[in-house]
Parts: sequence; structure tokens; C-alpha cells
Amino acid sequence: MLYRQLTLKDIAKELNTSVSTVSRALKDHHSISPEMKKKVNDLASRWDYHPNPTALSLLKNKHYTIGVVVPEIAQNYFSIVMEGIEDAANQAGYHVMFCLSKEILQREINVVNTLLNNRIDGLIIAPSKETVSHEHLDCIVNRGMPLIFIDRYCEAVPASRVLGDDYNGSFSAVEHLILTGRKRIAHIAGPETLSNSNPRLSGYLDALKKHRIPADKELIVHCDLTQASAIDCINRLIGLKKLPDGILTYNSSIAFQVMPVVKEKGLKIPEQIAFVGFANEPIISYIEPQLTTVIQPAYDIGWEAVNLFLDQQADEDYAATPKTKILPTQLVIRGSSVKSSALHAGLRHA
Amino acid sequence: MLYRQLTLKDIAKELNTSVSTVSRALKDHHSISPEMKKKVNDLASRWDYHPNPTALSLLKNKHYTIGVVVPEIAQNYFSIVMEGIEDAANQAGYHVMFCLSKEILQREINVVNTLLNNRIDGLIIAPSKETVSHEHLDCIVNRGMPLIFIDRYCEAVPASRVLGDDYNGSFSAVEHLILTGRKRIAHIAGPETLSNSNPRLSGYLDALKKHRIPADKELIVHCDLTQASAIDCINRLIGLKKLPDGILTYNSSIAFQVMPVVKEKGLKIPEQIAFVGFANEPIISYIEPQLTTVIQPAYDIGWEAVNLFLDQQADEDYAATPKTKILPTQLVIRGSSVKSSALHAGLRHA
DNA sequence: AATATTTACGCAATCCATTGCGTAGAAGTC
DNA sequence: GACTTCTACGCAATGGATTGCGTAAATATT
Repeated sequence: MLYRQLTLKDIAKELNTSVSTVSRALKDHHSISPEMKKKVNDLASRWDYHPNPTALSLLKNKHYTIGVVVPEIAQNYFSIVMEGIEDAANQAGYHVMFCLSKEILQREINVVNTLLNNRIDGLIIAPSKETVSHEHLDCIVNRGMPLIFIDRYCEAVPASRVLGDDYNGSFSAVEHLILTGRKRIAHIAGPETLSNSNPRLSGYLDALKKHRIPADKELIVHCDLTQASAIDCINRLIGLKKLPDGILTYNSSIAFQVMPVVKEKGLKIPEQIAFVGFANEPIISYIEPQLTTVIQPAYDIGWEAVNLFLDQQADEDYAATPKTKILPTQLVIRGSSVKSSALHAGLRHA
Repeated sequence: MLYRQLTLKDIAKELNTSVSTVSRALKDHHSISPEMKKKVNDLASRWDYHPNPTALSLLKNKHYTIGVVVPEIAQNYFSIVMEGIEDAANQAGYHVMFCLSKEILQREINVVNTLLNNRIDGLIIAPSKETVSHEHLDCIVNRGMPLIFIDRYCEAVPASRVLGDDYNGSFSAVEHLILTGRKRIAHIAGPETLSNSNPRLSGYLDALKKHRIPADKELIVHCDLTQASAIDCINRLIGLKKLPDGILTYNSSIAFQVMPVVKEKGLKIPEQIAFVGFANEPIISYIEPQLTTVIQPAYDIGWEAVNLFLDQQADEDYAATPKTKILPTQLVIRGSSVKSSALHAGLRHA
């Protein structure tokens, strides 16, 4: 029952002329008389004519559509990234095809392949934690289609990347813990398959090294991002003979899941254990105690990814030289790492 | 530099046959010899041939794409709705075009119009708070294209709706406050232009009426969803001579913004003022005090919206009879409305 | 007056897959 | 031998917009 869309042919028939004349009249081609142009344009605007985008896509092999694949958007981080992507895309006249991988490699492969079959002009992706193979991504690069990694990337795939500054974010967080007197700092790290777990771990280790605190393997545990794993991690840490006095968590979700366990154990935050996490949720200001966080530039990551895509579109040879943009993080110190009295007293160090 | 996609013509040329024979061979048409079918299919799978979706779209006027327009996804609710939509669409072999209106009517009109020009098979939308005119939506219905409202709707537009049970959610929240002894219950309501503000207000009023508590106009304030407005609302309420002892907020964002103001004023939650809000964030369990919430079936709203779309696709005459699905909400009682001691003592009433 | 140039338009191919129709040759029927 | 039927394929149109090329007619040039 769909009403057929208005076409050039309809206009041509109405005016007793040819399709090509109508087309050229609308594009202000020099070989069309002013009177004809007026007739065509009048009718087109009266009938609210718009060229059929599907026909244009077929003709130009251009879709004004960017594919986006993220693992989830239930947590705050990727939903803000999506807002950045949508705003930038919208401004540039592009549409966004939105897909979830749910951290499952097979689903990621499926959505990438269906997206790829010529409906999109480029792909922005945060690979799943399972993404160790990457034929489905190589395939995009081989086609010469713009591919932009956000937040996470596959080392072996030669494509542009827009990342948060995980290393320095982590470094400054741990240094903050050290400067506020913590001696035994643990790290609940992300999955080793995720590209951003490593720089966060390195930042942690280097901050310790700078302050001559020996790293202790017991204090580094890896979480696979499930709740069970998070609980397991914290239990291992608070089961140690020598308890940690500070913990850096890979993300906010882990922090939220483990902090109650620590509280129930009777340990006081921040007095006995300080917490810092990578996190973006504004609600964080309302939890008790408020979580000290490394804030990631989520919106800008999305925005910049679209810009990189647009640059790459514009430049034929761009694909040969992938770019990496690393956007600064920001440490916001709150009650989970420093007693609020101290906070109010202005203990905030640079 | 984009590699040209493989076409029927390529296969036909390789096998010295015609495009139509290749097409029919791939579709197992009866008029093609088994030998030819084998040759074609072998080559097609060797070359990993896939029909060009754009050409199919043009031919069939079908896109396997659903447009989705929501005001934002930074807050938890719509991002969960989006997850429901994406899962259901993915399962049905559909793609999702994702757009934000940012609560701005003009932007909503723009994205709807660009989506509409024949790239999508249907539209799922949560109208912006500014959406009082609706030509851009009528236009969809007139075309016979499936249109599904989620969470909010335009009264005058004859389209299907998938909504949370705002009325009963609100009613049970207010009744809970009454049953736990509150006498003077306020409501920070949503914008009057939003379709779900009204049933939430009605639920509030009817719960009061049922328990013979007179409604007091002073206790009903409308928030336009900006932070400034939320602060203004709470200031009006706590500036009253007779303070409210319970507050129902239109959404979680308002609750988070106003609870600190109440605390700063030295008022104790829940002892002096109880709070209940419509909200979904899992993090809510970590704020202090934990917010009693009416949980909306966000994921299911998204899922059901896609199902309604699919039904409507399947049935030619469906558009004539729009459906409304109202999905149940759930009241979860936490510390913001009842002292935790009481909670633990099992005060939870049915 | 004859040729060159400009004006103003239409035809047909292009992108790609699908499909109604036509047609060749082979096989079968009376 | 003349007819129908079946097999196996190709042609061309379809969907919609664009564009190179061709071609009338109307001016301009010499």
C-alpha cells in the first residue's frame, strides 16, 4: 500500500518532456532554456520532489551512511560516543547504521558483513572483547573502505584509531593514589584481548615505577567484564594477607560491582581502600562515596571518528596512511579516594 | 579506490552466458540445466558473490531498514530501548538507522524527512518534547509506511504505540508513599507537551483520591527537563510553608538533580522527604540513599516496537488499525522512600 | 547564400538484479 | 510429415537518476 514515490518520469510526463531534460533543468544545466527550467522547478517544488536516494546510491555507489558497531550502549560510555557520532554525522549530512556486537565475535562478524554489502560508505567500530581474528575487518580495508576504530582496536588491522588516553589516564589516577599516601595499589584490569587494557596496565605500572613502588603480581587481576568475574577479582584482592589500600578499576561497572563487596566486608572507603575507576556516568556524583574517576572523552571520540571518516572519504590515498588520535582523559577526584573533609580542605593536587 | 563489487555480469562474462541465466541459476529456476546451475553456483561461492542490496532496494522498494528517532541516549532509558530495538531488528534481518532529535522539533523534522525519502521501511519514534505539530509524521502514515511510537506519542497521529504503564507506575508509587505514612505528596511532573507526563500525573492524582487525600496545586510543579528547571521546581517545593513529605519525580534525572538540593537544605531523605522516581539506571543501587523507582520496561518497549513494525509490514491493511501496547512497570522500593532499617525488617508491602 | 556556432532538447547507456516474454532446438505425438 | 510440447537459454524492460552523445532548429559569421 506504499504510495509510489514521485519520480523524474512523473514530472516529465506532466510537462510533456523527457526525463533527461527534467534532470538537467533541476541541476541548472546550461543547455536548458530558462522557461523550461522555471516550469520544471515550479512543478518539482509544488510536488515536493526529491530524488530517490536509492537510485542515487546505485548510480554513484555512495550511500551517505556510516556503519557503527559497538559492543553495547547500556553503559554510559558508548551511548555518549554514539551521541558524538550521530551529531557529527548528522551535521555532515550522513546517516548512521547502528549495530550491537554484544561483545560476541560471531555477531560482530555477522553485522559487519551485512553492513558491508554496499549499504555503507565506511565503518566505525569498537571491536568486541572476543575479536582476536579479524578477517571481517581486513576485508573492509582491502576494499579501500574507510575503517575507524574507536576506544579499542585490532593491532594488526591498518586503520585509523580514535582512542582515549588510557595510559596517561591510568598513570595520573595511580599517581594520585600514591600522592595521597597509598602504598599498596591494586589494579582490576580489563580482558587481555582488549587493546585498551594494556595501556591502562602500563600506566599503572609506570606510575608505580616512577615512585619506586615495586609492582606485585598478586595485586593485578584481570576481569572479563562479567559480574561474576568482577566479584571474583575483588574477593581475590581482599582475600590477600596484605590487603591493598587502593584499587584502580578498568571501568566504572567493575567499580560499582565491587565497592559494595568491600563495604560489606567492613572495609571503609576511602579510609582503608581508595577507589579510582575509568568512568563517565554523571550519576557517579550521587553514589556514596562518590567515585574518583578518569573521565574519558566519549563524545569527542565519536565526533572525531566521524571527522576522520570524512577526511578519508575526501582523500583517495588516505587509506594508505591511517591516523591515530589520542584524546586526553581527565582525572576527577572525589570521595572514593580522598576523605571528603580533605577534599573540602582543598587537598586537590595538580 | 573502492573495489567494485562483484556483479551478475562478471559471473556471466566468465561463464560466457547471460546475466539472466546466472540470476535464474542462482535462484534455482526450473528452466536452467543442472550443469549450468552447478557452474554458476560454484563460481558464485568461489567468488563470494552477494547480490547488490542497493539494486534490490531499488527494484523491490524494500530496504530491510528501520529508522529510529529518539531525543537522546545519554540517559539510561533510551539506550536500553535502543538495545531492545537493535536485538529484535537484528534477529529479523533488519538494520537500524539511528537518529537523535535532541528534543528539538526542527531537528526531528529534518531527520524524519531525510530518513523518509525511501531509505527505510518504517519508523520508530519517541517524539521530542517540542513536537506539537506533526505534519512530518502524518506524512509517514499517509504514505502507508509503518510508524510506531515508543514511550511517547502524538495523540492526533493514527499510529501504533508501545508505552510503559505510566499511569499504574505512578499510581503504585504514590500509593506506596501513602501506605508508608506520607500525607503531603508532591509531584515534579514532566512537560505538559509530553504524552507520558499526563498519565503519570493522573496516576498520582488518582492514588491520592483513592486514599482521600485532597490534591494540592502547590504540590504539582512542571519541569521542562532542563537542570535549571529541575532546581527551580525543588526550590518551589521546599520553599512552601507546609513542606511536602514525599516527592514523585517524572524521571531519574530530575531526582538526581534535586536530591542534593534537599540534602543541602538539611532535610533528611527519607525521614523528612521520601523520593520515588521513574528510572532504570542500575547504578541507582549505589546512590545514597538508594532511589525507590518505577522501573520502565525499556528493553521490551524497543523489542515490541520492532515486532509491531514487522506485523504491520506483513499485513497490508494493518495501518488502518493501529495498536497500542502498554507494558507493565515495576515498583522497586529502596532507601529513598523507606528507612533501610524498615526495609530490612521486611516492610515491603504488595 | 553558405557555413559555423550556439541553443535546447532527446536517446540510450550506466549502475545491478529480477522477470515476462520470445525463441531456438530437441523430443514426443498423431 | 506436420503438429505440439518441453528444455534451456537470451533479450529487453523494470526501478530512478545521471550523463555522453547525437540532432534538430535558430542564430551568427564571412
